[in-house]
Amino acid sequence: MILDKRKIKILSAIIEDYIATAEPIGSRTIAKKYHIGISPATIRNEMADLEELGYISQPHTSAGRVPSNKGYRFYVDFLMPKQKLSPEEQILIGKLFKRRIGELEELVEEAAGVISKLTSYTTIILGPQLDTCGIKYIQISQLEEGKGLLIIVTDCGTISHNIIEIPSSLTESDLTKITNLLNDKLIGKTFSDISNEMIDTIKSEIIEYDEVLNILLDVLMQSLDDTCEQSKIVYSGSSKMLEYPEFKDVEKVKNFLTLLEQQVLLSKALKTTSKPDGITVTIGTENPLEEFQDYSLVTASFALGGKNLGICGIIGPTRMEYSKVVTVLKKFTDYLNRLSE
Amino acid sequence: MILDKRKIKILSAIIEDYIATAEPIGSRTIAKKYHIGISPATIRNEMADLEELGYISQPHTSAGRVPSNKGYRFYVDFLMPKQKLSPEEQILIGKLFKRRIGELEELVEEAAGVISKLTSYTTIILGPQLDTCGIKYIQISQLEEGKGLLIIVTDCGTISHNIIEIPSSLTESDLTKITNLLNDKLIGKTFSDISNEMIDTIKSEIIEYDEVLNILLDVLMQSLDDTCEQSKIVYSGSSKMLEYPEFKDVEKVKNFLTLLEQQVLLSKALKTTSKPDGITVTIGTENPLEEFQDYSLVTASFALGGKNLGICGIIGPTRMEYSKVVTVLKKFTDYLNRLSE
DNA sequence: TATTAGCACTCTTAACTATTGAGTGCTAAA
DNA sequence: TTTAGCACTCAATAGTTAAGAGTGCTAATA
Repeated sequence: MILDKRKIKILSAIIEDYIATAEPIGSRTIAKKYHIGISPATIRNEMADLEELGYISQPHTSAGRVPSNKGYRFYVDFLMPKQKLSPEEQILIGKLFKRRIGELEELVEEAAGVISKLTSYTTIILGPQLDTCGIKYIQISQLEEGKGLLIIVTDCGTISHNIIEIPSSLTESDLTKITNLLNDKLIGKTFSDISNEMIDTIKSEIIEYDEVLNILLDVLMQSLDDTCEQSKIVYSGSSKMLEYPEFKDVEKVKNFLTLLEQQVLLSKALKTTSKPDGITVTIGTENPLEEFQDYSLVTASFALGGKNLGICGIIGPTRMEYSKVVTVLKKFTDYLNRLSE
Repeated sequence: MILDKRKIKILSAIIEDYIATAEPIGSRTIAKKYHIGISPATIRNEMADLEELGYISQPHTSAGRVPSNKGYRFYVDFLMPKQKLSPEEQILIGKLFKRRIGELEELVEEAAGVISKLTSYTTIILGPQLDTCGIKYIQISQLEEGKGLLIIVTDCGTISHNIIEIPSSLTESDLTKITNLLNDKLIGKTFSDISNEMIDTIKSEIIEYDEVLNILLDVLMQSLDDTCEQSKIVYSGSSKMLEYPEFKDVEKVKNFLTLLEQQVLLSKALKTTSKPDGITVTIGTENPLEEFQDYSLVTASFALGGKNLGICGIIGPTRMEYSKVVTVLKKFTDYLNRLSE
């Protein structure tokens, strides 16, 4: 059954009012506040229909109506009005990009702050999946006897440093040679490209060097593996959630904060709900991960020059200002995309 | 007036019971639970004295007594029993140090997790103040046209990387020369040692190079300044606080979380309350920073080979398990110190 | 036939009251 | 100096009531 115009108007009113006030909304209020030109009694009839169809529900008999997840979904898909950001808000986002293009990490951290500020929800940003990043620059330098520094810069803008053990018999020039060789062989490759065979090839090419190089290469491989696994999660505005009346209960707050502390889970949630480009909205029980079914999650994958740089997620109550959140995220990714032109 | 033995016994009982239960404790309970061999009536008299002296107070007329900040202070200074860590706990701390000595940052992050787990309070670790760190290694490499990578390794174990702009007229060998020159001049110096004059000296020594070098050096200086300011704050277990009954009120939780989000404030708190070596306990209003006066803060400065590596702080309600916290922190710094031998 | 006014009914919330019980301080006796 | 006894205070709990918001149904109306 398709909703007729009047039902849509009523549903829309219920959802927007509930998003704004967090209070169940009754027929009288709708009639008064949203001048649809029909009486509360008629609205009641329509609401009964909407409830039967699963778009809204009643917390208890004598309360007003509250949107269901299905209702929010309909709203997000069809009803949600486009919003405009205020000039100040635009500037705030713009500022993120108006500085020397440095490291991705800095941008991500600042971005999380700004987005959380603009939306008033908690923002989680998952850094790039390193295994899909190409290696742009690789270097080993000697720090001190037996200790070296391995630097890897990727085309995703990440820089990683690892301290590695270096057999002390190696000379500076050995290291330079290895560095050059690694650059030759590995630049342009992604982390996941780097297989054991590839390392074996490198090993065979430096057969002239002695056994210690093997050791070094093994250490390197290990280090690459380690690096690959750390895809950083940054979050900002964890206390934002407490502003909302649905979190007046400490138990709920605890659940939420505990959730935020589980990086693996967050990362999984962002990965499973996002899609490679564009913005997704996952409402309550739509989320396959049980832990998130009390929340809504809006994600945006952001990319630069086709490279996936990470995922930005905004988490809030299902009664979320979807319109606002989507607008902010869209603006943000737009800026990023424009950057790559 | 000095407290006599009996008063001390009673005060001790009140504090320990309150730390354990968070409930005001009455004369009857003390008599029953802590067998001091005197009747509740006598205890009441003593408690009236203790209250007059400011060591305890009553939430309301018909409630038991609760320790005051002065009471906690007395406890921490004179009464607190030494605790022993269980073998499991010892192992957990030990593990932190039983791996290849890598970067400080990793250690710090893991340490925060472990300490917060052992104490059940929120742990905040402030990384080393970079301006007091000596530069151990410095390097500029070309990443791509116009873009270079500045790496600085300090003797505190921190590694920082900054992307800097490099005048495109510079060749690889120019960079090598500069890197060598910088290493010559700057290694062993601390960040705060590096003055403008020093840079000028360097500049004069490379007068043979052209103007672009000046630009590069200026960029470098800027970058050094930037690096110097970021002393990282890591915290772990922010939801731990919610376990305590004093935080059953959402408003309190909000205050606490907001506090944790203010890095500058945290950093200030740790710096002002800690002392260069050893452990400090700052109870409630003893803290000069108003924002912290509802909490207690236990800090430990940790150092390696005389170098200050940072400050570890544990924040919790004034009703804190001081004994446990101090023991854990002591063990932790002990391990670090042993490491430097 | 669709809409609306009217009304009885439901259920939450807030306010008020009474009761309970923990704990105290004081007094007088041991 | 210590203790038993007792009146008193005050928070917390439970029970009761009243108010109010909102509904669904029925019957009247356009």
